Amino acid sequence: MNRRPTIIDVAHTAGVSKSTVSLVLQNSGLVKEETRVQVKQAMLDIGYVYNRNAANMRSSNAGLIGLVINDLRNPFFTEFATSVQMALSDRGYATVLANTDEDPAVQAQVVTAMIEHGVSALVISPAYGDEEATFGPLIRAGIPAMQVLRKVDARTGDFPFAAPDYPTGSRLAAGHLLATGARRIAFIGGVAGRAVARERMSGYLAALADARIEPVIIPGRASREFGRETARILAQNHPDVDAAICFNDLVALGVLSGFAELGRPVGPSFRLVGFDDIEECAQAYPALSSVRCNIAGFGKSIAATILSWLEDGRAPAPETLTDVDLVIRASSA
Amino acid sequence: MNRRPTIIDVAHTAGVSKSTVSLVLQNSGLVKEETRVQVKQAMLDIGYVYNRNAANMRSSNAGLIGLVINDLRNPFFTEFATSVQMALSDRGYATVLANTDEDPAVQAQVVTAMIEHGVSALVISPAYGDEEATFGPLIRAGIPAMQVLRKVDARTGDFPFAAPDYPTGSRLAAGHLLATGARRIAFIGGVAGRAVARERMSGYLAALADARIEPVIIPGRASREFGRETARILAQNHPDVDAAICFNDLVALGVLSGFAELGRPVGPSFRLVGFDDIEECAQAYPALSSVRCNIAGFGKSIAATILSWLEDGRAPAPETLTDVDLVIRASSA
DNA sequence: CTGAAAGCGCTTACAG
DNA sequence: CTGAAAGCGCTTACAG
Repeated sequence: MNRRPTIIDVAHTAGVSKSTVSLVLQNSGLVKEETRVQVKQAMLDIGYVYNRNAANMRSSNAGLIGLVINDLRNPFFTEFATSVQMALSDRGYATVLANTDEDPAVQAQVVTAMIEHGVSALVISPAYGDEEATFGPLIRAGIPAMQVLRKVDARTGDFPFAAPDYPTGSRLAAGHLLATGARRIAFIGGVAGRAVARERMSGYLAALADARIEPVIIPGRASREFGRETARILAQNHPDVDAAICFNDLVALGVLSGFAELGRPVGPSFRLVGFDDIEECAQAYPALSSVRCNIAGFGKSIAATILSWLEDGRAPAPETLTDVDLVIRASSA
Repeated sequence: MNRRPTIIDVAHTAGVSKSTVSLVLQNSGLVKEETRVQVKQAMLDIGYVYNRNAANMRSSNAGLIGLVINDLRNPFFTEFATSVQMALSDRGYATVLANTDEDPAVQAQVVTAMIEHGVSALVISPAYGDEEATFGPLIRAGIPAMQVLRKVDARTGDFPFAAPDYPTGSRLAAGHLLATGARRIAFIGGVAGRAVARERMSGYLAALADARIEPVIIPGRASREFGRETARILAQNHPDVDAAICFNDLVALGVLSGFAELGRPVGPSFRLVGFDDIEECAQAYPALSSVRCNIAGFGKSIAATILSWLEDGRAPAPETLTDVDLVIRASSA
C-alpha cells in the first residue's frame, strides 16, 4: 500500500513537466499528440489515479451530487433514487446518497455533511419539519438545490420544486371509477394535512364534487400494513363503498392483501386504484390499476435538470409538474 | 453566492491565527476554552463551513465510504444499502452509492470514479463477470474493500467476504418442510451455476439427500415475474410437488400471486418458503414463511466492520457467515 | 497555549 | 506546445 502516484511521478516517468501532465488530464488540445500518448502510457505504467479532490481545490465542480431521500426503503423512492444516480453516473458524476427516514434532524445533519464534502448540487425529497435547519445552510452555501416529490420549503425560487402532477392523477383515477359505475369511492391513506396528501387527494375531491358525490376519506400511514387494516375497516364500517383510490401503491397492495385475507374479491365488485405505478403493480393478483408517475423517467429528467443548472447556469422553473396517466388493470376493470 | 469563508476569514474575525482555528476545528485540547468559544462564535457569525476535501489533502481519511450494489431496486439490497448508509452516517461518514444493475462494465466505471473521489473504504455487493476491471484498481489503490452478499473475487484476503449463512438457511427451510410432511419439494429460482444460487440451494440438497428424496430444481431469474410464471408451470408439469423453497422472497411472492391467480391455495396443501425475509413477507396473504437473513442487522455489522478496518486497521476475517433463522408463517404452517 | 511556514496534488495564468 | 510559480483551504511539525 504505497503512496499513490501523483502527476509529478507521471511527469518524471514521461519526461515532461507536471503542467503538461495536467493538460493531458484535461484533454487539452494544446498538447502534442505524441506527448499525450507518452503521458497516458506513463500513467498506466505507474498506476496513476486522478485525485479529484485536489483538482477541486483550484477549479470547482467536484463532480459530486448530493441526493437526500426521506424514505429510501419505499420502492417508489428507491426507483427514483436509482434512476437519478444512474443518470448522473452516465454524465460522469458520482452521487452521495442519504436516507433520512423522515427525520428532519437527520436530514439537517446529512445535508451539512454533504456541503462539507463539497457536493456541487443537491436533490432532496425532504422530510417534513424544521425546513430552516436544512435549507438555511444550503442557501448560505449557495449551491443549486432542488426539492422534488414534496414541497417542504416555500422558497421555490431558491429551491425549485418538481413532482408528478398528482392532482391530475387522482382526477383521472376518480373519473375512471365513476365512469365504470362506482358510486361510493373512498380515498385511503396519506397523513392528513400534509401537502402530498392534499395534492394526491385534490383531483379526487374535485371529481366527486362535480359528480355531487360525498367523499369518504380514510387517512393513515402510507404502508402495506395500513392498507391491510383498512380492508377490514371497509368491510366492517363501510359496506357501501364500492371503489377506492389509494394514496400510493403500497397502501393499495395492502388493501389487496387484506381483501384476499377476507375472501372478498377485488375487481368489478370493488374497484381499486393505486398511485405511482411501481413495478409490482403488474405482478400483483389481481393486477393493480395505478396512476403512473413514470418515476424512472422523472428521475432521469431531474438529473438532467440539476446538471443543466449546475453546468450551464439554467435555473429550473420554480415549479414543474410532470405528466401522469392512468394504467387500468384487472383491479378496476 | 459569495466565496465560501475559509479558516483565514474565521481567524481574522476571531483575531487569532489560522492554526488556532484549525486546532479548534479538530477539537484539540491545546486551545484555551475562551479562545475556542471566540473562534466558534466567529464561525457562526460569518457562516463558515468546513472544507473536508482541503483537509484531506494533508491528512487522510476523507470520511467518505463507497457502496456499490448490483441491484438496488431489489428490496433486499435496498434494505441492506439503507442500513449501511445510516450506520455510517451515525459514525460521521458520508456514503457514495452506486447501483450497477448487474453490469460489470458499469461497476468498473463507478468503482474507478469512487477511487478518484477519494473514498477511504468500499463495500461492494458485486455483479458477476470481469472481476479484474473492478478489483484490480481497488488493489492498486490499496483501499480497504469488502465484498458482501456475493463472493465474486476469490481473493478474500484482499477483499474479505461476508454474507448470511445461506446453506444453513435452506437446510432449515427444507427440514421444516420435511417435518410438516412435504415429500416433493421444489427449489425455485436462482440462476444456475452462480455461487449464490449454489449456496442458497446447498442446504436444501443436503437435507433432501439425507431424506433420500429427489430434488426438483426450477432455475430462473430472481423476480416476482418468474415466480408467477413458475406457479403455472408447477400446476401443469409438477402436480406432485407439495412444497417449495424459493431463491428469494420476490420469487416466492410471485409464486403466491400466481397461485392466487390459478385459484390454488398456499398453505397445508402446498407449503411455500421464501428467502431473506423482507418486510413484505409479513404483509402478504397468506403471510410468507421465510429464511430470515436479518439484513438490516447485517448492514449495520458491515458498517461497523469496515470502519474498524479503516480506523483501527483490524482487517476482517477472509470469510464471515452471519446467523440466519427460519420464520414460519401461514404459507407453510 | 498560539503563530509562521511548508506542504497535500492539483490547475491556472504567465512566460518562453 | 511546454515549463516555473503561485495558489486552492486545510493540517502539521516547529518555534516561541
